[in-house]
Amino acid sequence: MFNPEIDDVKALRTAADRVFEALQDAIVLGEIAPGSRVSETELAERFGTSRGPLREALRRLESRRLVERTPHVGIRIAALSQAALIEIYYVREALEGMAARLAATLMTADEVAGLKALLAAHEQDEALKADMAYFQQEGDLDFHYRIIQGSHNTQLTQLLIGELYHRIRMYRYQISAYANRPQKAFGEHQRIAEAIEARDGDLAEMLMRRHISSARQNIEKHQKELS
Amino acid sequence: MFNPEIDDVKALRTAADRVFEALQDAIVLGEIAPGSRVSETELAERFGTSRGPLREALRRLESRRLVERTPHVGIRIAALSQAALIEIYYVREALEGMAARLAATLMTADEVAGLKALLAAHEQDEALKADMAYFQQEGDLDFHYRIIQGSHNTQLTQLLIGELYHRIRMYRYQISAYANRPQKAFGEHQRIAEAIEARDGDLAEMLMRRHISSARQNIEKHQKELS
DNA sequence: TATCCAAAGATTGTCGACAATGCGCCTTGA
DNA sequence: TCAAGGCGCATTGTCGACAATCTTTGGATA
Repeated sequence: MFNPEIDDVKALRTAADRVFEALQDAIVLGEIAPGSRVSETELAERFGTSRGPLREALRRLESRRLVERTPHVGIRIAALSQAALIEIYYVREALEGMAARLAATLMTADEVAGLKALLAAHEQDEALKADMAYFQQEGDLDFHYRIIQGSHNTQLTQLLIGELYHRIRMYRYQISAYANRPQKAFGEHQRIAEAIEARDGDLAEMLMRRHISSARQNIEKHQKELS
Repeated sequence: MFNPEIDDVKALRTAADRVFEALQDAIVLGEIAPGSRVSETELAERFGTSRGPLREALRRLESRRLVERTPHVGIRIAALSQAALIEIYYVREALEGMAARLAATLMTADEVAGLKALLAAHEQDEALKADMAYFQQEGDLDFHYRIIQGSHNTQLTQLLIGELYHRIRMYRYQISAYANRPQKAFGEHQRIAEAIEARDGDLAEMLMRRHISSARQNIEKHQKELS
């Protein structure tokens, strides 16, 4: 699987960048309890650096809404609000719908071929029902990444991959717990790919929006059941 | 250090926050030439602080794409790429379209009344054709702000107002120079407001997307003419 | 004359120390 | 006993100095 931001080795040059990546991962992967308050010295010691680089990392995480900071008081890891997750899905619906529309027009033939190959691989592996949830989640991400990058819109790509997806990943336990509908999602992926191959931007956008919208509704349904 | 002259402004608590706002304004308002390289010590002296707070501000501006940083080399103010402006308009079209859709459902009666009152004020002032461009630009922003906030979606609002609009503002000279079509835009605003008042989310989204799309096409047309 | 190497200069990266602020506890008085 | 105010502690905010890295300039050589 490919992640342009984390896989970027050159980003590990300075201590501030390293601690930024490491702390972001720690938050996103749940190694630090959401909503918990943490001190700068504690974090600095944990990541083997001083408070200077750490504070720079915190500022960046703050503008990504992964930590909340109140002056002279301290920082706390962003809380996982159910409402925020739903809100993010509306944003995703809008942005990825646009990405699909643009991808239908702008994707190169190679990129379209790669997209189809990815789906073919998924279809084959679908026989392995074991570990389906994990596979589905990774495959799902990969599929969406490709379409986003197929939009050839740098602003759009950076907003989605560089920002929103990090926030979403914090909820991965919640989502994977109750949002599994692999066969349905796979079928939707295929139809989206077909629309892109046919260079039908209107259809591609509509299908992508429905795809994300029904995922959101599925999450909302389960949120209601649990509350 | 104690500086009573600066301390009288209590709105922003820490020096890092102050320099963040000040530097962002300086960039957005064009006081610093886009694409130019600047040194940290130079900026620190300019804003009357040390390099510590300045660097934190730079990190935040970096994640907003207002400055570009290369490790061990320095920072440069984001360049004004024509392609980037067009890309941002596609993102706006998607996000503000969604905002209009949500606003049609979620805006309170008070908010709808405020929106109509704003347009009524615009219509009256429209008689003052003098200074039309500036008025239009400010009024346009106000209108869009209200709808975005009417979406009652925090993630969406912060993405648009807290991030994208700052990038757009860098281009204000370009935009105001050739994107003036006040009467047409005003009519589109009115139709969008009517759709929201009628609680027609589909229509509101479609009209908003057309509104932003035609603004983008207008810009593209002028960009082509100038090149 | 062009090219490559090296040293100097300048800029960024990092650190530890000190100052300022907020929070909690304890004392004190009614 | 409870509330209000003050004191001390912990944490964050800021700064200046030092180390690491890059760029540039000068000279030597092919």
